[in-house]
Amino acid sequence: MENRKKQIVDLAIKLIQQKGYVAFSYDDISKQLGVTKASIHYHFEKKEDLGVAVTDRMLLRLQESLMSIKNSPASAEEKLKQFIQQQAQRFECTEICPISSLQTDYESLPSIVQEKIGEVSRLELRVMKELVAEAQAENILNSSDDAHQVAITILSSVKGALLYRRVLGDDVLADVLNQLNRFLKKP
Amino acid sequence: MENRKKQIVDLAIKLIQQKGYVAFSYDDISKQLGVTKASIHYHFEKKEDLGVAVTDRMLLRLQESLMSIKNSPASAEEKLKQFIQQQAQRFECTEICPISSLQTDYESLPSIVQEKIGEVSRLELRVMKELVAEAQAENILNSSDDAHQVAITILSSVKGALLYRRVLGDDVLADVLNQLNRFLKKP
DNA sequence: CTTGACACTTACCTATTAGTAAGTTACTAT
DNA sequence: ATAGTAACTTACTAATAGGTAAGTGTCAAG
Repeated sequence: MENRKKQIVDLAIKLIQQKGYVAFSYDDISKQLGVTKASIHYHFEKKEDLGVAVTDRMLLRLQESLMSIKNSPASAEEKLKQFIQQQAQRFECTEICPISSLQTDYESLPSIVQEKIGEVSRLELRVMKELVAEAQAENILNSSDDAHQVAITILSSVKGALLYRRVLGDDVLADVLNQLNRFLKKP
Repeated sequence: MENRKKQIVDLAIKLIQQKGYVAFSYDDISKQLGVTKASIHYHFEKKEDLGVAVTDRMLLRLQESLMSIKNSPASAEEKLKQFIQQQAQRFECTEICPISSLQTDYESLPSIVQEKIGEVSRLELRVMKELVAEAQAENILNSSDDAHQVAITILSSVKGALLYRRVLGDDVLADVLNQLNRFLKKP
């Protein structure tokens, strides 16, 4: 059952979004799946192995949404909006971005997972940068801005907004997305 | 020795910035201070108590920097810059904002600490909002923007930048601060 | 000189954590 | 029928976590 492995990884990602890498345990996973802890260890011998599987899955997800957006016939503006929404709006109010969660726990991560989350972050930034550059080419965004700087600012503000939302409530994300739009629209 | 209590709280904040609330332990603190674990428990019986002391200290720090900025003779623009730099630039590259760290660990926090970190976040936002409003009044920032939305966007992007900096390196923060400046300057 | 408080240490307890070894069940290919 | 493999369970270990009780040294006030 290759399905079980996917089940475990998906649940691990959800738990990481809720509690972080350090705080989630094999016990959490086994109880929610209705099996024993040892059975999780059968699929992922060490927590580190599960960590690598988690980051690999995050890489895959990113590549998938990159593909689906590249093949989309929408305008550059729509693509950008779509990607941001895809990253942010699929999470519940108590959840944050799994990338942010692993960045926060960075110092406690096994070094292999540290490297992997670096990869994920760089890919995410590269995708965002491409979308920004495309929007600039279509004259939707100001071309005098540096695409790299705009990209990392968009990512930072959305991820930060998810953190504040957890504590200050649901409007935070809407407010930040709204203001970001205003910033980007200005000539 | 009331000094020892302050020592413990300050170290706890540093550890929270590095590893988060869940991952830091009484053992970490006692070893770094060269005393036993039980001695830390003497000053703060439960981890929850230390957590409350930590958030209280964060509130105090915020209020202090609020005072020092309010009494500053600088322009609204300078004040805003000063406050942002004060929040971000005093941290080392491996550290993130302690508020962000506690927001990330929110679900694992004792409920009293949850409430406290809500207080801290709201105060932080209020301060930022005041600074933005002041800058708008002095026509440094666009008055057609909503002060609240601008404030939460600034905070979110700076906090998010600190997360990415940890993984992507030192430029990230500079890039985001730079781009934020460009966004805010536009007419 | 003694009392009492403060700031500890020693020595423990319990719960939880990641992780392992050995056995069990069920399905599958020969 | 049997051998083998995949997916488990039972039962354990060692380390670490938060937390506690009882005792120790030091110092200052009476």
